[in-house]
Amino acid sequence: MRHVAALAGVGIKTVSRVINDEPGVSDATREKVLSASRQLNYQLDMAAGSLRRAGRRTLSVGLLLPSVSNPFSGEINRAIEDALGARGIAVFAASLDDDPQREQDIVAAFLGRRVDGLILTPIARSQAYVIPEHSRDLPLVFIDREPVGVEADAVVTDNAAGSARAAAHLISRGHTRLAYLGDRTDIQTARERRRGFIEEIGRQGIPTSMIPVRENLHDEESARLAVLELLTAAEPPTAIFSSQNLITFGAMRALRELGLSKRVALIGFDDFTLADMMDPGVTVIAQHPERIGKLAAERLLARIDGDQQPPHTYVVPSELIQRGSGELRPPA
Amino acid sequence: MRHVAALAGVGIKTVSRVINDEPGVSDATREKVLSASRQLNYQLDMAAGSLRRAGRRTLSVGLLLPSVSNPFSGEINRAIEDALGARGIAVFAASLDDDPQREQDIVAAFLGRRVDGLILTPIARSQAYVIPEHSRDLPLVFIDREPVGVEADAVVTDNAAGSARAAAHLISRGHTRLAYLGDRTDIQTARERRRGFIEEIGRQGIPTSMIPVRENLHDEESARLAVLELLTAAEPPTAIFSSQNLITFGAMRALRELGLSKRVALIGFDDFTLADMMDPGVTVIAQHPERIGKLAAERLLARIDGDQQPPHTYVVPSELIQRGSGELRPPA
DNA sequence: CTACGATCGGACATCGTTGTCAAATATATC
DNA sequence: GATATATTTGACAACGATGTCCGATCGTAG
Repeated sequence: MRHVAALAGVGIKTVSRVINDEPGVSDATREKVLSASRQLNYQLDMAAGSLRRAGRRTLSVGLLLPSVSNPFSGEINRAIEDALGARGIAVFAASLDDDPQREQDIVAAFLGRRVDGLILTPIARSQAYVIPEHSRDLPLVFIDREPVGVEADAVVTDNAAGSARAAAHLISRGHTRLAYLGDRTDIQTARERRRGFIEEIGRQGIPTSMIPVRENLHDEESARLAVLELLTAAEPPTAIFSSQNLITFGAMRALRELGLSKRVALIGFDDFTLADMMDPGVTVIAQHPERIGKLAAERLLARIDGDQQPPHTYVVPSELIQRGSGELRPPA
Repeated sequence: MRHVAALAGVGIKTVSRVINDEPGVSDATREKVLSASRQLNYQLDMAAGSLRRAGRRTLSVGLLLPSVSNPFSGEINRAIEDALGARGIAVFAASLDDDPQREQDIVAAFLGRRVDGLILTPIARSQAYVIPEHSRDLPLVFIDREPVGVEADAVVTDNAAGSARAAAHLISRGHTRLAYLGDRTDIQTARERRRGFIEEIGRQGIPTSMIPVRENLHDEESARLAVLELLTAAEPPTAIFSSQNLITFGAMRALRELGLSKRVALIGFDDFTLADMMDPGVTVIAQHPERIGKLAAERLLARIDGDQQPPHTYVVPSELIQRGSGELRPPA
């Protein structure tokens, strides 16, 4: 900047004024400065600026996702980028990979870079470690799951209600022998999905003690094995609800191996590409990652802009998409 | 930092020494400082540090992808994050969305944040705009496509060779009436894929002038319509090569509509989830995004560490994965 | 007890920018 | 032409850290 000032023959503060579009600069001077700046290929150093600027805004935020390679996370990432990019805010994205320690490490790395806010998918048992920062007014929004140990905004899917809708849908097609396939029980959303599913079955007057619940499935293979076992036992279920994508895939494989794809009903939580190209198409409870991301970004911006409302959890409704597998009826 | 120094009763430089693990501090002093730092919940400000530090490293890099929500980009993103995260480097990820103007804008935003390097998927007609920075020693690695107008490292898939392999594979199964479905011709990789495919057909002694080439397909629907048209015309092709994921999906839909999924061979460029669950499974030329990302990150780190070799383009080989659709033979 | 090297600690300038404030210049008013 | 006022402009300190360099302290040998 001093070089630009020297070349233009003005003071550095004047350069600063031109670059930042502050008023009080004559057109002639402005032109001189801009020309010098172009000539030197000058680039403002935002970091140095935010050091001095009121509020110390760095125009960057940290985003912590299960994994940037996960399509669901990718959609969220994209929606957040779009909403924040419009304000000139850049996003540090990081993956936590089911590792609670990484969660804290990455948050520390973000804080060291003086981000203006954080959007986090919590996984550690407690997020109390951010209390000091949050009470120093660091904007904070959680997505997918609510935080534990700290009060902050959160944007989540209606996990229990969505799963209840799946149960009701299957029951309305005449099923009474339902099975539940769940993710690791230390994940809050997994517990919510089970609760919603089971409670709805109870509400509909079906004894829930008979419902097979297979949990702690975290990949395709374990889900496939669980379904093979369920379906080859006595009194096999006529309908299956799988609470997560990989589990749905495992279930689909097992059904295909047994030649039961068109006889055993299946509803998966989470939509996926080509679900409609399967045979039959796979009925799902679809989440809306783009809405979750957009809402989270909007809440974060509001907080950055000084919104002082008490923290609130925003629920984004899921949606039942019928494609065939969830509409199969039980054998007569 | 001054607060920590005050609380610990030492000078601020001593605090800096402790935080940065520099030698020349007694254990007693170190302990005092650490304790004060914990008490105040102190966090080093990296931006301020890099202002003064030799080399001005900010420990952050910019990553520009077609879209963070695209699974292929997601894999690359993840591999890069892993490789750079190990060195404490954070990643700004942004999507360019087929918009050449965005490419420049986002690069400018990255530069303003004084990133230590850039990994870019080029899309604009020329990347000459980064020449000033690059010649000032800004490390730069391109992925997926080679840059135009600037000499820098690049990491790409063997697009032509992979497509040639697809052609050879189909011909070895007895096909002579092949069709090519391509993306927008202003995309370098799309042109490469066409070239590889067509040239291999010529090498195998089949007249290439008869090969229907349908290009500038950029979404599922346009690809579906193109395939419907191809297959209902006189002398329809017996094998189709689609040069990109969405186009492959469109082709699959068209084949299914016409009931030809098991009669017309199909090979797609790019692997995708559940390809093996289709009926028949979809044979693909798979790219290796995780290898591309890892290699790009390694090259960037080498450049950051001062590697001065002349720029080089690294080619990551693709792989033919047989799943059935590409092994169908032409009707006798 | 002094001299000396090794160790430890702090004062100060500096990085690139912006906020403050006052000086310089231009313009308007009488 | 003199004064008042508005507009431009720049000098300087400060943001939070680190590099440089010098001074203080300590232990030990002579």
